[in-house]
Amino acid sequence: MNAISDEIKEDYNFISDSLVDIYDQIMRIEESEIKKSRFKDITAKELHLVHTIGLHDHKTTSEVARILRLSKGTLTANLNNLERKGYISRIINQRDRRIINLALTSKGRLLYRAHYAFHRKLVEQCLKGFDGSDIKKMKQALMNVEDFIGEVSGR
Amino acid sequence: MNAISDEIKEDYNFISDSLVDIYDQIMRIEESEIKKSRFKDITAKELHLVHTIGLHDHKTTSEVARILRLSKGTLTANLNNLERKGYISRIINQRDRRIINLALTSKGRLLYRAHYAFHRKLVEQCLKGFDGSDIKKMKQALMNVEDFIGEVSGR
DNA sequence: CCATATTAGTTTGAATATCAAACTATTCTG
DNA sequence: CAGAATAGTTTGATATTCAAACTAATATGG
Repeated sequence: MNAISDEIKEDYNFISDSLVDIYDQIMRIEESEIKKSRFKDITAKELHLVHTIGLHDHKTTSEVARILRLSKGTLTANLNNLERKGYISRIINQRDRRIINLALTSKGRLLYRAHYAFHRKLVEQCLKGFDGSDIKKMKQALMNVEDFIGEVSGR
Repeated sequence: MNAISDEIKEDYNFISDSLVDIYDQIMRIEESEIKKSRFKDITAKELHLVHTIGLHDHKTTSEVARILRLSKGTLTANLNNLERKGYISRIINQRDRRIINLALTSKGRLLYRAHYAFHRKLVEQCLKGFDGSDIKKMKQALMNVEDFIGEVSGR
């Protein structure tokens, strides 16, 4: 156990401990930022759902439920709220009228873009002063995590 | 708008999009991994609480509630469950008998260590092939995020 | 000292979120 | 075309959360 490996070990612990709490804090900040804007009636969970529908435009209810790992019943309840508040719309698929495709309304798209901009600001702050090769490393780290997730969850 | 800044922009978008979903997946995996072990009666939220109590040994109920941003009532309910399942114990502070200090039981410590090991495995996988200076960069990125969180939430 | 204020944690009651299973409407299939 | 399969909703039960009322213990200051 030499000095270098001890230092790396310590770095690993620092990174591990940091990661645990950061996400919770980000969720909380996202919600509180959004509540300062014109979108005061949106919770962090609803924001997450709006983000997912914006990212995966016109997907079906079942597909979105699978992506978010929510039961269909739970998603129906959430969609009712977001539809009532004017952020999403249900579009009956005319080829197969059992299917409902989900889309953002223009209000929903405004929220989506505001949220996306916040995320971008966070990433920019995070990578402040990093050069191209540093950024490549960050991408690599994220891809490694995705691989790990894929392996553990059996793909 | 030259080629390099376009590429960086794309990298930023990649990183931003990746981050959104990774945490949810990690939470889910943590819960499913823990359910494969001897700790089948633990949810992701309870795991988070055990982690916090393990990290901040013998803190008071109010302090833990503040750390996790839970109301005291909610924390009481969660503590009841974890105490019943044998993961934590409430220790009445003899200097001030209003105060309850929270600690892990030996079963709780086993769970804490298993969970911590999983996190370490994740970080190791994430930083696979990285050298000392790369790891420093990762630490810097995390500290930048923490700064950003601090600024936005007004410290 | 003691009456009052303060503090730590619990209980309570209401609101919300979630799930699985039953159900409805529609489409597919043999 | 009858029955199976599929997409989404409804329903009933359970769990989570919060704020406010409450209990017990300690601090304060007259």
